[in-house]
Amino acid sequence: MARAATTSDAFNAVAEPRRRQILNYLALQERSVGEIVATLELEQPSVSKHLRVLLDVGLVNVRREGRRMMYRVNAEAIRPLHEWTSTFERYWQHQLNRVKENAERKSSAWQGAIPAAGKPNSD
Amino acid sequence: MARAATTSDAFNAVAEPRRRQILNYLALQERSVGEIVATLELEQPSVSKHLRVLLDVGLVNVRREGRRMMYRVNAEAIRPLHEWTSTFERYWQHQLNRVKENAERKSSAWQGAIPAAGKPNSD
DNA sequence: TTGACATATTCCCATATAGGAATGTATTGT
DNA sequence: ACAATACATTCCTATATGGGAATATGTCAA
Repeated sequence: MARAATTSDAFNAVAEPRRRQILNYLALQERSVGEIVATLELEQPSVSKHLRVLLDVGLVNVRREGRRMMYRVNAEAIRPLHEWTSTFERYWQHQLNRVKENAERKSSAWQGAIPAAGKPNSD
Repeated sequence: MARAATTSDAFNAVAEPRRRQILNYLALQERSVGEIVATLELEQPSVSKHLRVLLDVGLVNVRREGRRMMYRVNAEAIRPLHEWTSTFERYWQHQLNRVKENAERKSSAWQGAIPAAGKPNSD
């Protein structure tokens, strides 16, 4: 089997950097294809194809306005990603706490000496 | 150009459902390859290959213990995903607030009647 | 109707899978 | 040294890209 289709879910759709760029840009406000092309400096067919993928997985919605197609982000479709990553949040907080505690123990040992000697090679 | 390598970044690496399964399983605690294979019911070579991808992008770390390889999740590598999705959090909260406000307007209209009739089909 | 403008789609192709099967490598027990 | 255990890697193949180029579709203005 090959890799899953980019349109199979939001995880696959946002794996492509340009599609994330487009979503970031659309987060600010609704935009036409032409605006996306001009701002992100991508080829028009490329933008249309990326938008098609985003539309297929529900990450954006469209609306016609005259000859222009106005795209907007559907934030709700990003939630599953946010929630999946959130399940790991407590772990990196633990790690950060450990790092922080180490740093504090050490800095109190040095009494603030050694100004800008770079990181001491910690354990 | 083809699709970016699965090892190009965490976004591409976690696009594969089995790799997310593995990360979920490892989130609980450090595990050997054999445990992953047994619990997730995947082929051993498949698990090794997925772990290789996760290792390449830094989503897991390894340690040898006798003949077994103990893998653990590196939550820190998931943070970029969490942070990227977080930039959209306010938007879905806006949407949820709108939905919630609608629901509240309606429930006050009912005056708490209709005890357990399930969700009324809201607009 | 015709032309210009705005987008979408199709065709072509090099590339990177993910799974299955087979095989290679490292470590331990005897 | 040797067999068994635990993983990793390689080979093969069908499939799905993403970009470039060309073309099709849809809408408005005169």
